Amino acid sequence: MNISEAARRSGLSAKTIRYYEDIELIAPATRGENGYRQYDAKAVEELHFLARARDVGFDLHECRQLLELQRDRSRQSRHARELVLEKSEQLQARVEQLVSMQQVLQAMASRCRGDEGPECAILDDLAHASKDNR
Amino acid sequence: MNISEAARRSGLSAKTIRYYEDIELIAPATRGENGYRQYDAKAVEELHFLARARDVGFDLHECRQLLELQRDRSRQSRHARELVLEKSEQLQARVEQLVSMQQVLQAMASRCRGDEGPECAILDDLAHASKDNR
DNA sequence: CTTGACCTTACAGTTACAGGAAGGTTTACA
DNA sequence: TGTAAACCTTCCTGTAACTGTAAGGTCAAG
Repeated sequence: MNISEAARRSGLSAKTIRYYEDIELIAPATRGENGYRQYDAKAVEELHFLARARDVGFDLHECRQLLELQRDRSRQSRHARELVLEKSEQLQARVEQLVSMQQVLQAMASRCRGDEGPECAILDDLAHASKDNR
Repeated sequence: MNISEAARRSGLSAKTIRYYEDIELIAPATRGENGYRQYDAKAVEELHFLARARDVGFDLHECRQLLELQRDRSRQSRHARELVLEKSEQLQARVEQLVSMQQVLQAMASRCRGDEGPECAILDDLAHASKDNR
């Protein structure tokens, strides 16, 4: 199948597939007589694997590691588990950071009248607030 | 004061301050005889304003709008409020997305033995899972 | 035989900076 | 007085993970 069909089935864009080939995340696709890339079910599976891994938050470096594990017959599942748990912790940390930012925003908004006048607690906060005004 | 002192007081790096000047987010600093940038308390206030706005999640485009409001004597506080509430919603959406990703990771990890063997529910999940396995 | 939908490569642009090179200035100290 | 550290300057490159666009080749339908 051609690249757009592989894209459709894997959940990646054709652009992204070419990019992954470029950076040698995946092996170069075989080519038809016309020079078009050709994909079989196995190739699509790998692309789908990557799409899923990206979806749950792994960056391309980590995807590379996951793919290596996926290909390695003598792998140890604890390696994959470690990657997953580490990523989970990273997401957790990021969530906490975002929530804290959001709370600051909510606090700002609650103090601001939000009317037609120029007086604005938000802008005052941003201008003068010390590091911790929760 | 020189740039590194302005950096220290504002919470931005010297690199970042020069960058903000480059992209015309802030006015070019006045220069001393030696060509060094000079900052006064007012300039530092603006830098600090930017540092705070970035801290709570605004991108540079939004910072530009906030700065315009900050400078505008005939501003309407509802404009700032709208920016803040919109950003808050964006953060909220992002948090929900990250939490959902994290839940998938946790589910994967819970199914994986994580031992020395090659059998791995995580890699199987990534390889074969359909779009919704929560 | 042409039109539209594919495909190709290659290069620029995105965000918000950080790092580093090459060189000028200032300050402290021996 | 010399010099070394610690500033400062501009300019260029690199980052992550693509997306957009240009210029052009290919294929299938009508």
